[in-house]
Amino acid sequence: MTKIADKPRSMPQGHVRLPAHELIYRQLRALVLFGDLAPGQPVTIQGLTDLLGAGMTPVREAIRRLIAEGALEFQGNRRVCVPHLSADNIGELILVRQWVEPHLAHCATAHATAEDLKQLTALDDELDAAIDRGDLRAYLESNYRFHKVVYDIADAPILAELADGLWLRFGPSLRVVFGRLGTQNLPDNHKAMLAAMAGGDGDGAAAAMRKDVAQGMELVRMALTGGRSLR
Amino acid sequence: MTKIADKPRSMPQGHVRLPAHELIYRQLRALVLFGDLAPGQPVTIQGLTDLLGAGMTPVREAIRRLIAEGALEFQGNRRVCVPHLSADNIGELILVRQWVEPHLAHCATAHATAEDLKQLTALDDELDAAIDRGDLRAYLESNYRFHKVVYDIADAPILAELADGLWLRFGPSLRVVFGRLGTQNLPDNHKAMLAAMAGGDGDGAAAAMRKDVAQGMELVRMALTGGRSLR
DNA sequence: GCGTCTATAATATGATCAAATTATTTAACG
DNA sequence: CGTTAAATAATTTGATCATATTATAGACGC
Repeated sequence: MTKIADKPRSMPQGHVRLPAHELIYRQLRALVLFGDLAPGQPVTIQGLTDLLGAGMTPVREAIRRLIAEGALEFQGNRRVCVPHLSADNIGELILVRQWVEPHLAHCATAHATAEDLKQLTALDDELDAAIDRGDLRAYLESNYRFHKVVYDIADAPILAELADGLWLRFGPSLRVVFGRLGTQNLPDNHKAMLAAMAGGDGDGAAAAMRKDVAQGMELVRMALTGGRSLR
Repeated sequence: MTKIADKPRSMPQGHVRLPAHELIYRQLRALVLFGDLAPGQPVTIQGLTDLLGAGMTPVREAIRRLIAEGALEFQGNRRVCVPHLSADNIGELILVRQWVEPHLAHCATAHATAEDLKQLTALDDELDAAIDRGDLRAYLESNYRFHKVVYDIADAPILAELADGLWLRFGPSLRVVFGRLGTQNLPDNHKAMLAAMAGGDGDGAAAAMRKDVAQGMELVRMALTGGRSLR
């Protein structure tokens, strides 16, 4: 296992000093979100202290946080791992996302400024570029960031946190499933959504969002039920 | 500040030894959920180590977990407190609860055994008794446990965790708001719900649940918008 | 196979360091 | 001379680490 970072003895004066547990949390979160840790993979404290060059305390806190968010699973004994998704789990996630994401898209449409739309368009361009390059990792990141910005615009912090948290649950599977499909067949209803938002059509944006979510999640569901078991 | 527990030097042999951070988490969670910590009240690590007779590490982990669940708020600097609810927050909570709780009630109706209904009836009796006694704390606990059991029966772990997590956000305000009303005017649509569940009427149970949630949350909303500020 | 032993990893403590708030002093101004 | 404001000191509290303890998994012998 390779080291990602050395322990910084003296901080090289980044503008704001973020506490170590926060940094570790963000790194570990990204590892889960973009599928660098596969479902079922065990997560150990000491493994992460070596990998990220951090002390035990910050690593412990980051792991606890991610367990609370459902990104990691505490296995009764004292082992922690990235959870597998069951078919039932996927069904629940589809249900929640199909309710909450259109709602947020609707709110976002009401609040979006020209500046916001520009930012979303730029992110969607990045996403297209990633698809053309066949760069799965970049696709996953751009796609996530697009949705994240929509949440922020919607100005509904509790719903946004809820929607954001769900990504941690299906992120690991997304990587596995989409990896088998190639980047050409991935869902992208963002342009229809942007058009609706630009026209102030909240219902249209919500419908586009629902379609986007439904397509993506359905691919995961099919892979987990139809295909051979991932376990 | 009075001590709740002494540090147990040797465990008095409870059957299963739960780790300290888990015990601390549950105690602190209950303190938030039932309003023993008021909105705005600061939560310090060292205060809790004294109050609960625990070391710093377990307390830190418990606090992190509760922050991740939205029960506590990290205030930029490094202070932690019980969050205040804004009118917008309440609006979001009403929206989510009115969607998810009826859904869970519907699922629960499909899965409920005679045993389950017996347990729910017993909990509802406790709730009635608490109302008669004018015992607010017991009402809050019985009410929560009733809903919690419905979640468990529904057999939808992700939705259940979601619904359960929301309680932490409005729990502190519930205590404040209901404390002003007296126990006679509190919502209780559990009997209609139980009747529907017993008859296998999922839609009826969902409707009763929606009504129960709407009544309770509306009281909180009115108190927070209409009444003088709680701050 | 079953029980015991050992190695490994998690849990928990207290000490140490750093940051932030509060209290106190000092200085400036009306 | 009193009041206010700035600067500084003191205290509280959070962050991190090194280390000791404890529990679990896997290996070994029976």
